[in-house]
Amino acid sequence: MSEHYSISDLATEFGITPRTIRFYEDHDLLAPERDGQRRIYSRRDRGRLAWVLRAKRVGFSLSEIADMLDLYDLDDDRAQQRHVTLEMCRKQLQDLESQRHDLDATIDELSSFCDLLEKLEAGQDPASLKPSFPAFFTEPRP
Amino acid sequence: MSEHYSISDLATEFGITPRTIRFYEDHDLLAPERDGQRRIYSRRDRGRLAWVLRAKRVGFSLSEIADMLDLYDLDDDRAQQRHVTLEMCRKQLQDLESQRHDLDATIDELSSFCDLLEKLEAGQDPASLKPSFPAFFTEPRP
DNA sequence: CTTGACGTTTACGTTAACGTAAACTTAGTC
DNA sequence: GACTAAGTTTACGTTAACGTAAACGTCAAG
Repeated sequence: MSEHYSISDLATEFGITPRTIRFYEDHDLLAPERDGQRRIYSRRDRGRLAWVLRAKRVGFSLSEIADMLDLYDLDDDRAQQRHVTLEMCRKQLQDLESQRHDLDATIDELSSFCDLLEKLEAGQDPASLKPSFPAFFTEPRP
Repeated sequence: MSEHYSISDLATEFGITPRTIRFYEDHDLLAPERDGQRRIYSRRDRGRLAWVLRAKRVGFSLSEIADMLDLYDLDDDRAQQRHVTLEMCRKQLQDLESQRHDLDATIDELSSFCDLLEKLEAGQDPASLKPSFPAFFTEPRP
């Protein structure tokens, strides 16, 4: 009943390359069994990989993921593991929301710059525009 | 009337390091005059630098910025330059909005994962939860 | 037998935007 | 003349997450 997977089984299933999976193993995110040289992945390994990929999707770095996985291996009733993971998720959530703020501000700035360019395109007088903005455009070349 | 600036003048004014300014020069974003070895920046150089930094703020890479600046140097009446720049800005704006979509999706996924962890924290039965989600948490260790 | 598919390890390459250190010159001041 | 501050060039280091290539092992099919 305990299914096994080859490295390319998992690679194709998750849409990644074998190189990536070995890279994760090098960084202690996975530790599959061996049949001689060949890596044999259990269902638990598969679950770990799925966890790693989802954590990556939500913006965690591999070292942060490693921390959470280490914690999982240490904590026998997994209460502390869940707790720490939850804290990390909350902090990450704050980071992401801060990123969204920055991104929105960037979009706003770029939008108004587009507006300005469109006005110039429409043949406005550059002198009538805010002086700070198109300084480079109005500055003469030597 | 044509003011001049030293490299540290501009560095302090814009809150960057001299190294950064030299780096930009290495990549043909700036081309200041020289007094022997020393770099002398004109007001046009200062305008270019301001332009570079603003373009960076709105998410352009240095090579994209270089393209726009090259265009500026080529286009004598600057009509084409503005036009191409406007196109690049619109495309960049699309990229940023697509990034925001991804970011929002990530935030959603992470939020619901937080919810799940909170339920576990509150002492729910793991078996009652969606099986796909906490697969790794419920999977036993060998 | 040999070809091909799959696996392995080792190790250097990639990208962006600089940081950092070494070793030197130039200008101004005490 | 010595010291200090600021400047210069050259060149290697940094970070993340792999890609890519070399050189080799293994096993089943034709």
